[in-house]
Amino acid sequence: MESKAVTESRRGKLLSFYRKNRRMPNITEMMDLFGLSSRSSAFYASERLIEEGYANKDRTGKLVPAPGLFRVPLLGHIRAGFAAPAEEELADTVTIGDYLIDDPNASYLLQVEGDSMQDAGIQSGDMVVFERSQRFKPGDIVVALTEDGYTLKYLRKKGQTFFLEAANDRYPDIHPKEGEILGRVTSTFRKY
Amino acid sequence: MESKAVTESRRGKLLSFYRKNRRMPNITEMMDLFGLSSRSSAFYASERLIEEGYANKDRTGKLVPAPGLFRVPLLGHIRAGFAAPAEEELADTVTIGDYLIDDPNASYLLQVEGDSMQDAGIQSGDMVVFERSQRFKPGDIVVALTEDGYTLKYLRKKGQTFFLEAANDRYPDIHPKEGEILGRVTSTFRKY
DNA sequence: AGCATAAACGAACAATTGTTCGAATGCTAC
DNA sequence: GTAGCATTCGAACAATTGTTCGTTTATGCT
Repeated sequence: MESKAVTESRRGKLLSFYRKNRRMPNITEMMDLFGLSSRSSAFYASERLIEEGYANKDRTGKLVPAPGLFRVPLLGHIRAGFAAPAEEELADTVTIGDYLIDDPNASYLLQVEGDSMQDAGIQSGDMVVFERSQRFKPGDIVVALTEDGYTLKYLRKKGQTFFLEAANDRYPDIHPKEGEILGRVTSTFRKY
Repeated sequence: MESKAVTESRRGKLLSFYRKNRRMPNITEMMDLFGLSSRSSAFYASERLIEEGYANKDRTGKLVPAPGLFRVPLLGHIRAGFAAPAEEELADTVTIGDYLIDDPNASYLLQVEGDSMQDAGIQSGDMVVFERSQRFKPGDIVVALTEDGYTLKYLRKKGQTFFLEAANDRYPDIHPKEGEILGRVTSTFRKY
C-alpha cells in the first residue's frame, strides 16, 4: 500500500495550488490537479488529505487548509555553542505570519537603522513588529516617538520614573515625556 | 461620499473572515458579513473592495485575497541611536511568511539554544530558517551537523580550506568534514 | 490462484455559485 | 426643489458546487 506516498505527493500539489492561487481548489480543480478523470475520485482523494491533516472542510463543504499543509519541519534545538543531538523526525507546525503578529489591527512594522539595540540582538536592517498600546512594562523593548523621530529602546524604571535605555553602551539614557511611548515590540525578523 | 470609509471597514470584516475561516467569503457570505440583504449588493461591494486593492477575482469569479488585505503599516525607519523622522503616511506591504521563506520545500526551522551566535544578533530561543542546499559561500551563516549535533556558525575560508567560526569569542573554530554542512541560514525571527 | 481492500470511475442529485438586469433608495451639490 | 451619482435591492439566469451511488479497476496478501 503506497497510499501514504501518493497522498504526500498530493499534499505538494495542493500546497503549490494554494500558494499560486491563494485559495484551496474545489473538487473539479482537484481532479485536474491530481490528474484524475472523475470528480468523485477527487472527492475521495480530498478525504484522504483530510485524514492526513493537510486540509479541512467547512460546514459548507469547502476545502480549507489545515495547519499540516504549511508544515515546515522543525529539526530540533541547537544547544549551546557546542551543538547537541536533535530529533530529525520531529516535525512541528508553525505558520510564521500568524505566529509573529498577535493583533493584526494594532501592529505596525518598523525597519531598524543603526546599532542602538545591537546588544539586544536587533541589528540595522531588521524588521520590528510593534503593537500600538499602552500596556508595557519595564524590561520591554518599546517604540518611542521623541522630537527626533522613532527610537527603539529598553523601558526601565528607577524608583517611580521610567526612562529609556539603549542596548548599546555608546548611547545615553532618555527620559521620555508623557505619551511618547507608542507601543511594545512583540517580535522581530531578519532576512539575509 | 463616505464610500472610502465604508470600504475600509469592510476590509476589516473581510480580513477577520479570512483569518477565521482561512478562505475568502463567497457572495452570499459577504452579504451576511456586511449586513446586506441582497446578494447583488454584496457583488457590488466586492467590486469596490477589488478597486481598493484588497481582493482579486479568479478567472472562475472566486474572491481571492490581494496583498493589500494583509497590509501591515510600515511606519518608517529608525535611524541610528538617535532616531530620525519617518513618514507615518507611507504604508508598505509585507506578507511575512512568504517574505521569510523563499523555497518552502527545502526550508527547515531550528530553534537556537545557547549564545554561540550572539554577536551576529541570533539569541537563544530565536527561530532560524535554513535552506538545505550546498550553495553557500564564505560569510554565510550555515547549519552544520557535527558529531555533537547541529551547530550554527559563520562559514569562513582561509586559503583553500573552509572552517566554521562562532560569532562569540568564547568558542573555538571548527573544521568540518565533507558534507557536514547542511544548508544556509536565510532568515531568523524572534517573539518576545 | 483467490480474496479483501483501496482507488478510480461515470452518472445523477439538489443546492449553491457568480452574474446580470431593472427598479428603488439614499446622498451631495447646485 | 432637482439633477446626478453611488448604493442597495429582489428576481432571474445558466453554470458550477459538494455529494452519493453502484460499478469497475488496481493493488496487496496469503
